[in-house]
Amino acid sequence: MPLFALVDCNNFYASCERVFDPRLIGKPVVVLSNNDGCVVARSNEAKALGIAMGVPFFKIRPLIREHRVVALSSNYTLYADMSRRVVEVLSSFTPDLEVYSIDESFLDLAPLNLSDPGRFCREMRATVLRWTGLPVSIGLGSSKTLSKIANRLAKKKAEAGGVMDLASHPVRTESALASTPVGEVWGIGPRSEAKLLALGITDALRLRNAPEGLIRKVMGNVGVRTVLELRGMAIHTLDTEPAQKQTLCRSRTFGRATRELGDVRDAVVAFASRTAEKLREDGLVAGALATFIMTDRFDADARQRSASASDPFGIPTNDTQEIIGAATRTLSRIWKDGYAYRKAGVLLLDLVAGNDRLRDLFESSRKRAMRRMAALDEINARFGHGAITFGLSSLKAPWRSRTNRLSPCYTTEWTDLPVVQS
DNA sequence: TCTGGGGTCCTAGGACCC
DNA sequence: TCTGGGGTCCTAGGACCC
Repeated sequence: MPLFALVDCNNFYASCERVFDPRLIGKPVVVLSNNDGCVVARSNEAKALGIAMGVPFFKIRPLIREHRVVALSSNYTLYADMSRRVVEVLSSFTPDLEVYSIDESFLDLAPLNLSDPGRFCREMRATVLRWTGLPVSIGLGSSKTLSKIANRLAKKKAEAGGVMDLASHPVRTESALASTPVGEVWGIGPRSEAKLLALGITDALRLRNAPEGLIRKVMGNVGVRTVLELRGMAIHTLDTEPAQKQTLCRSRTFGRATRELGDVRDAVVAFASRTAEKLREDGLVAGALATFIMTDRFDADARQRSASASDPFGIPTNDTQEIIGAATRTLSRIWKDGYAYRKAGVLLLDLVAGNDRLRDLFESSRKRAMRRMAALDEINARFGHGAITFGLSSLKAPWRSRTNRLSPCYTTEWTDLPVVQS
């Protein structure tokens, strides 16, 4: 029987910022999404002010000023590197580890045969804090869903000291489930929550005890799996090998809307080019590409339109030129004048490992293209991202995101390295 | 003035086949 | 008055996750 530990970094993005700028410690901090649009992370002090997850930044500006909340643009380069460090520390404790998201990992501790899993977790927690500067919380349970609930309580209850063990503690588990609102259960989103509330199933304990047939009727098999997990059955297993990606997407909401095909084409070319780079980085080739454009769904006065089209590649590819070609081709098929477009994106589909792809008559010209792409990637790696690009991407283009509050890339750029003053 | 981005899995329904 | 049943594959959309 597996023993899941869910290790989750507390307020991850805000904590990363604090590691390199200790002046932020003790202060309310929020981290913002693309375009500095909404709040995607909050320090405890910011949560205490009632700032909700996902709230549009402009709506809380008065609050920000009044309480001197520090607002930062998100610095994904920094967060990704810090995430890698946390995983490295955790891997030194056990190889049975699944990286679930940028700030969460599931571990299976059962193979370690620990006499005191709680103590082991407290030690892991202290080590991550010492070696990375990041505070984490750890929940223990016999299923992933239960370890999620344990983790939530580890964060909420100060006396837990960052670790909550629900495995083989039936009484503690009952009261934990009773105090967990049903909408907080992993896998229960807003839609299912509404249906369950209508049935009087308000908390995780009631969900656990609900008849399977009823749950199947309102939520299908997905819901039944959640119920079984709450009962302690490990339906979801540990997935140590990250599954191969099936799609790869680059999209952005523009800094402001545009009616010009030229603007949107520039953006789509840039997205296509970035998807191609990412594809090569991951050692993949794509079998098809889709491009989508849409107007501003929040602008009630604007005429709305959203369109997409896809094209297969004859032979799966990761060649930037080919991918840009397909993206501009599909864009011209879906383009219609007279709309103010606010968002666009490029999706690569049917991904397969690069060396699995079919060979064809044009293999040698393909090899030249591959060498060209390898050179391109190397130059960009050496001289900075964007040193060589396809097409002209003006820095002032309207589709560029606004990120006015970006912190330095402390750990990945020599020029941003923190300096210790003596 | 201002509302994110990148994914996965599941299901229902249509097209098609014998 | 009457119009099968069962299977597969594909796609779009729903729901959810962080």
